[in-house]
Amino acid sequence: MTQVLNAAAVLRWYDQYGRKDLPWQKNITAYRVWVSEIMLQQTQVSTVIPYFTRFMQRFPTVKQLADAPIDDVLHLWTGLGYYARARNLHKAAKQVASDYKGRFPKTVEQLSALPGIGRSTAGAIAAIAYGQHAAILDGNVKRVLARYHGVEGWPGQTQVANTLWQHAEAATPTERTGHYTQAMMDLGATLCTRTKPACERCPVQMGCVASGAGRIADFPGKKPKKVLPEKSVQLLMIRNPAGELLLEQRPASGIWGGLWSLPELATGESALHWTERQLGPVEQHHTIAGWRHTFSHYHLDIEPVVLQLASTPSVINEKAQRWVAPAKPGTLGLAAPVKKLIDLMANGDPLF
DNA sequence: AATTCGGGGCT
DNA sequence: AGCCCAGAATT
Repeated sequence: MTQVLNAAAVLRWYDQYGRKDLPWQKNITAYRVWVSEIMLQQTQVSTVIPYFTRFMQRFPTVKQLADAPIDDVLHLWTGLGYYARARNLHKAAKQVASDYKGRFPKTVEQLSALPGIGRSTAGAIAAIAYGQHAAILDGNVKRVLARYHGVEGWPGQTQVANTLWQHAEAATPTERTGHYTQAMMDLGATLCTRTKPACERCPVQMGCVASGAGRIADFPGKKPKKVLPEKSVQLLMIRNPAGELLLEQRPASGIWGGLWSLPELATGESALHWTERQLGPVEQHHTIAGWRHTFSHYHLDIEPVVLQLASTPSVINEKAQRWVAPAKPGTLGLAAPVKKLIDLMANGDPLF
């Protein structure tokens, strides 16, 4: 480590140009910092803001979050993705309520022990909420440090990440650590951007290896690209005579974990035969135009099928299934494509 | 050490 | 269409 990034210069830049009015930067508490950091994992600021605002209105304190049904939490998470974050958030809130009397733990070690809080998020909470000397390494800091120090390689590789962590810890000041932490994230988000960074406005351009070498675009190293597998599925929109739609709760682990979804059927199987076998006679059915939904690790071709039952089945598994009115599905967590289909149906879309 | 978790914004 | 984002948990 030949040179250490100048934290004082970063702080001066932050004082003059940094954002200080984001929702979670006001009325700073460990709870608010925590919720914001979880929502901001792999998610951009502009996407998070409305979710954070709604979440804080519904769950102003960690205790109210701990006491809420998980479906309420997932409902407010609908569309945000990575739903394990919401389940871990709820689980951690219960632990804080029971193990710490509703007061957030103070050490990085205790924070890291809570579900959903890793090394970087624990550092962010400790630094921003408590002013402790703790480092973070999120996507922004990775990009700034990889460029500044000319760290080759993709940060997803353990060895590259370890090098970046060393730089992060070496650069973190003991004074104003919270401001420094927010400053580095802001620097990466607004100035040291992935494409077309504004190096001429950067407070640490002088020492930046990538800038000096004219190799900004080479850092951080890119993730090796893989061809995403393609999968396909039928989503069954099964209506009873009352116009209600059958939803099923997905298992807690795996894709869309814990969310309510439409019954699924493998492509190629007969939706009509399957539904009549499970639920009774179908009056009419038709397929509607589907689309491709892409996850981080595969493509999913969605084929919606609408089926109208002649009568409401006498029994369903009420723990894992329920009938909902499309116009008011209630406080449930729904995957984005499922919410889209339900909304279309509720709005009387001509496809139905 | 690599894979699994979403969805949207930007180019 | 491709890339990646205020990462952590699991395998």
